[in-house]
Amino acid sequence: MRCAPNPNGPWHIGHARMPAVIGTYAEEYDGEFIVRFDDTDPETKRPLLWAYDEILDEIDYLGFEPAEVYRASDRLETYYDHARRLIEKGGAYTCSCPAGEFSDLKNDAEPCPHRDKDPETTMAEFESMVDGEYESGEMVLRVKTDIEHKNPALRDWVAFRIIDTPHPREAAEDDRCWPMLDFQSGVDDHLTGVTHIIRGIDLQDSAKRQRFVYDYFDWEYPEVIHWGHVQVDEYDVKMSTSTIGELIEAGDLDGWDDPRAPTLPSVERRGIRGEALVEAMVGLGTSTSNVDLAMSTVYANNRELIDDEADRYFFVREDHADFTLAGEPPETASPPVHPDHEDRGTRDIDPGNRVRIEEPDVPADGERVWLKGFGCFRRDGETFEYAGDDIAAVREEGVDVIHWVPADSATLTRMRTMDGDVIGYAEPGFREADPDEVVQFERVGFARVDRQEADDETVAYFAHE
RNA sequence: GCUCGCUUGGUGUAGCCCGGCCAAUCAUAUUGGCCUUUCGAGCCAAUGACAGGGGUUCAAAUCCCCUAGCGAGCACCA
Repeated sequence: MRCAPNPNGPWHIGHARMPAVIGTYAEEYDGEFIVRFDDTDPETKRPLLWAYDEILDEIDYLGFEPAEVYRASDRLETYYDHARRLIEKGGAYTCSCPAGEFSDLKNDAEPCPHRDKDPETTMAEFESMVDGEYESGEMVLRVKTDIEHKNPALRDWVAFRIIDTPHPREAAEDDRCWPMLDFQSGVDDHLTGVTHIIRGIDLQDSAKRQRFVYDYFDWEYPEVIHWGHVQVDEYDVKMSTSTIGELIEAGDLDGWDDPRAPTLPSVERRGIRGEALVEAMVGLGTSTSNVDLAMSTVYANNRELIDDEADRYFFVREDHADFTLAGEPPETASPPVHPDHEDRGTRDIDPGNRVRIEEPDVPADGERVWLKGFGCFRRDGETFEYAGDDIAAVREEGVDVIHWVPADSATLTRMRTMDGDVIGYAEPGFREADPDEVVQFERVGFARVDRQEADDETVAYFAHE
């Protein structure tokens, strides 16, 4: 099976579906995962040089290793050869009709005057196309199908056209005669041994078109299924490479991996495992109707993958209140690193003499609250009076357990989320957390440590609750 | 307009090809309970769907027809 991306930008979440499904199926049925860059339009779908490797990185992030990687722009000679063979069989003709005129004829099921050209003339004109002797739009090579076919989309479609804009890849920058997707992809699928094709409903007619070529060559067409579009909920930004690119250009997004962008680099940066995405994508199946991917499904998958290893930390978000400690609380608090793994020990926090908690957690005056891993406190105005360490207060008397940080030694932390940045304070030990580590801020959610800034700020990317 | 296709709970999915075992599977979600020094994890329970209408049949989510809604193609884009 193959994944045939156009390398015109990094991938959005929807792009993960193809590698996820064919990768999973290839593993399951001992098949092969091929990547083929269908980069045959240097103009309107202009490839970006850096996107080739970017896409391969994203496939790697998803957990797959392609058996082969092809670039259509390396294979022009192959396409030309097949075009020549097709011409010899009388299956194609060069046509110099202006596009609009041909379209009118086609819609009336009328052949154009070039259709009955002899193969020799076509061959000569095609060689001129390859040699760059025509300008863009002057000449195309059409596959001779059935000009009266009831579906106008299938009538004598274009196989090769001239594009004056040089291809961005150096290896192909001198080429001007480019195959259309249906020709290139059809030839490649057969030549590279693809047995099963999955593609979008927008390419519903491709198989029907390509079958004409397959019939000329007496090839057997692969199994093909079409699936609908995927939409992803929870994002404000439209899942489209060009839209995201424009927002980045306009400065509304920081880059392709901005947490607000529905892209693969973004979810990766948030600490979401490729595997979580793959499972969710495979779960969508391959139906022809459009589907909505609920991010909650991805999050549920991810939570299962990371919960066990994510160390716990306290993180107090921006609306906060400070309380001076009174009474005689313990000198250090020792909440566990992970509640389900005692062997990982505790993190020892020196509370100092003031603690900071989130505004919604502030108890009414005179009421108690349990600072997790520390002890029970009764609020008296602006102070917290130590009220012992008898857990019965929580278990039997309904005192709330909340997270907190020492007000004086907490470390400034910026948490980047899908809804914008959240500034807050993490417990001091978070300053030592290693970039790329996935942690859980207790009662807040999971996040990936992104970097430790020199100005004492730690940056984390929020994953999900 | 012409051509092709789709429609199972909030979301996704199984079942549809080969009608009965489907008062419809599983996951996610939501809600409630238990447990827990997290609103995480775990456990339990509840909620909730065959687009509508005809027909065939002893029997239809499954077959046929119609209607509605949605989508795609009709490019010298992929």
